[in-house]
Amino acid sequence: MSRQGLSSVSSSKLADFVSVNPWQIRKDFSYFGDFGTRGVGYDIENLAKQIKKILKLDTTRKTALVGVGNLGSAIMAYTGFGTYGFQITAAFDNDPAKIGRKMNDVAVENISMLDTLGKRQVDMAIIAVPEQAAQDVADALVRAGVKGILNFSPRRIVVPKKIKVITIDIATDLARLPYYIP
Amino acid sequence: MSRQGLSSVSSSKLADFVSVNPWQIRKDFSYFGDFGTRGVGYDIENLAKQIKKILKLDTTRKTALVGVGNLGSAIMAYTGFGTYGFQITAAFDNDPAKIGRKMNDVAVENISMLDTLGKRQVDMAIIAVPEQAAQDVADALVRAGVKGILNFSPRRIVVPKKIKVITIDIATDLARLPYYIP
DNA sequence: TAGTGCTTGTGAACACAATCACAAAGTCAT
DNA sequence: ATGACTTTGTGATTGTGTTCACAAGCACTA
Repeated sequence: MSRQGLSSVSSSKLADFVSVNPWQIRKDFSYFGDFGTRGVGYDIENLAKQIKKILKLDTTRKTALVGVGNLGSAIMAYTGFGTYGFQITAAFDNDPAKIGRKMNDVAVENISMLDTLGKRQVDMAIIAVPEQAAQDVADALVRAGVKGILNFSPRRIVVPKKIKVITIDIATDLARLPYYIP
Repeated sequence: MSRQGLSSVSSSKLADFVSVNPWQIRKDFSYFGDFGTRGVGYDIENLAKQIKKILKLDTTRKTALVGVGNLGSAIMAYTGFGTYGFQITAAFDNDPAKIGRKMNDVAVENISMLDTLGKRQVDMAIIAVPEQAAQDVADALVRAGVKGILNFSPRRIVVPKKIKVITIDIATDLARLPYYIP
């Protein structure tokens, strides 16, 4: 909306957009403060800023990618991270053929260099390695001081409670579809 | 658990496994029937069967993959679909260089062949094409009679209400992490 | 067969979230 | 300045899901 040059938006417009009721939008916002102006609506620029602040998306964060296979390459090529202030500043693989290659201005490093992430202020990582390697990579990431992991392998990875892991398993997501199909 | 040779499991074991309370497990199951045996637990084989039935995962379903780039190739190579009875029986791309190539015993077809999916009893599809093409592909899939779509592009795709779409946007998922990081 | 130890299934109680209805506060035209 | 019109913010209400506590039921032993 901001890009479209709009400056303010009502709760009912937002509600339509995400398919909920207007009062749900207002109630939810009100738990965090008074973002809107009566009679006018919500200032789009400010609303986005406030929400980013609440979700802690108001600072840029350096992210590492582990595994530069098909999936990793797709992630590397993905352009949507900037919106949330993410920068992929490091990429790792264990395949000598890939190490040294540059993707999107990031040189692929040997996976043994994972330890250096802590010093490089990288606190998030994306795991895109084969299932068997996922746990080892996760362990290394934790040792390196990474605080959040996005795990694309279908393996349940075990980490200390302090570390947040979000797992995306394509099959599990796909498995949600049949329920809605007659 | 079944593969490990176990035959029955208690609600508290299941609860630990998914990090909830035992009574939550029992209550939830009880809404769908009496699956367990008092003093014993739940028969693993039967429980799995019942849950698959509830979630309509008890029949094999043919699925099409559209877009055989990096992401599509990663999906094609993924082995976890069998668990839920999914079979990727068709793959499409618009790149002549890829058409005809075989991946996992599936020949990549020209994207213009999407219309034929209806006759081939394919009722689910995975969209792994660049953002700009996502809506067009979705439209074609709907015309072909596909009932459920797993959308990997960050574009909100618009389809008739009857069609179920699940969108996986890597950036959105990654954006959930910072909230948990101090 | 009676007793002991588990584990399920569920009504009742409780906590939480969604919905409603409306006062408060702004805009705009006259 | 006033009145008509919008739109937010929120107490009150309603609805829904979670938690509890315990009776019911099964396995196993003696």
